[in-house]
Amino acid sequence: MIPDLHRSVREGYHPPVRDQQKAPIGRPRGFDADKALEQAMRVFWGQGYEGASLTDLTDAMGISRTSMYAAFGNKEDLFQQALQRYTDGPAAYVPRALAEPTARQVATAFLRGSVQATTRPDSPAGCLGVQGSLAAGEPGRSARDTLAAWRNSGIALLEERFQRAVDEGDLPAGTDPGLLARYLMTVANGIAVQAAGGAARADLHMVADMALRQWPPS
Amino acid sequence: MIPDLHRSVREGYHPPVRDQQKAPIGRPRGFDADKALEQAMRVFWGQGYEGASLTDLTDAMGISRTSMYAAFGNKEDLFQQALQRYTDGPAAYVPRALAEPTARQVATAFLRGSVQATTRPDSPAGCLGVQGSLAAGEPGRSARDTLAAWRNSGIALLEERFQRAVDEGDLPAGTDPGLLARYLMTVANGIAVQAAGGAARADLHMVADMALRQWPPS
DNA sequence: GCACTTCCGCACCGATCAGTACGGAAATAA
DNA sequence: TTATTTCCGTACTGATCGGTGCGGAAGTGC
Repeated sequence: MIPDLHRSVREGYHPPVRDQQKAPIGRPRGFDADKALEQAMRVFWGQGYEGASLTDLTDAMGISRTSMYAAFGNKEDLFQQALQRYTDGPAAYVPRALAEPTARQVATAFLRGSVQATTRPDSPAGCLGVQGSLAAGEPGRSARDTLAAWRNSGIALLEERFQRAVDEGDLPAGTDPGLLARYLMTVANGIAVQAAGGAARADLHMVADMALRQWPPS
Repeated sequence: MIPDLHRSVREGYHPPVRDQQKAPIGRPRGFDADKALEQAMRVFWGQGYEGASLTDLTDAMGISRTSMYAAFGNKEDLFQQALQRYTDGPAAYVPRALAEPTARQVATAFLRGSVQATTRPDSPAGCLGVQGSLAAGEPGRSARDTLAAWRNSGIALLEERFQRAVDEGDLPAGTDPGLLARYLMTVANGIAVQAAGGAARADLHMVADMALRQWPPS
């Protein structure tokens, strides 16, 4: 099954409840799992699921293979957790955009956020949700399907938001919220591909502005 | 060096000159290199450069590893040739779109063509030029860079075409042909991502129409 | 027929893949 | 201290990676 990675967007973020006693038993973990996961996320982001070897990952995480398996499961589990971290971190512009007051502002914040997130000079270019695994051989199918579901989940969030805008009269009656949502996600995905190819942030901002120019009137 | 894969678009297509004598010397090749390359292209298209193993490729091509190396060089060379075939085949809608009489028709044909090409039921979903290699580990860097250059070359072709449209008065003076070109390629790339994730052809056509709705007036 | 050239299936190469067995070290609770 | 529990570095597994050496078979021009 594919976990619901955008759950936190709908229900609010609740960090996992730690055990009451600070030291459970035995030797405590010798590394910061959060920092390690952050590094793993960046490797998957820059090299994709299939292009990231366990050696690449554990080297970046600063831990041994054994520690990685003990802490995160296996490569596939690690990828899922890295994607969750990506959702709550670099992709947090999505829930922020959804919280904007009008549909037009939602769309603008969504596309501007996607340009910013895919062209940060201190992070890999592009979007983990796109380039993490778009086409893959047999061993990468699961990651590919997870990302497709992740993108569809983003479309669903946008659609719900635009449906609300229609209901509130913020968007003209008869507007198709699903089409608006898919349109925005398509442009954002294209921006991610362009960013992965090295397109400049300023150029992509102009593209995003152009994509918003025909937004339905408020 | 990255070969100029869109050369044939500018100079017209000239098939390579075969030797005059039909049978050069020795035993002739026992398979159809064109058919084999077609199959290799489809494997790269569906699984990406890194996701396509030599075994996957040669199985689909119906030849042995040795024959593949003798006929095409190595995996990287095979990928380049597969991309060239993709350019001349499934991506031939690009030069066809460029030949349309007006800029608006060029844009329409380009996006419609990209939807058709990425959602053909008898071919892998998506675009080889996008999902062939977006993010990759060290061994796939060359393929990734080749595809980025391929996409940029497409943008350049569109830009030249729109510059001509501006010069001819088909587009308003002051229009930025580079921005129009990058905008269209961005939308097409997004369509490719959506198609790779299983989006329906009809939905993507609506997205393409929406992206064209704010095209500058003729 | 001959001599020659090329094709291509089989078996193999070292390197790397994801994943694991093991055991000493370290930190806890008693 | 002692017993217990967990951590994690080393070394290894079988499988697969891209790429090759070899040699018999098959087709060519003469």
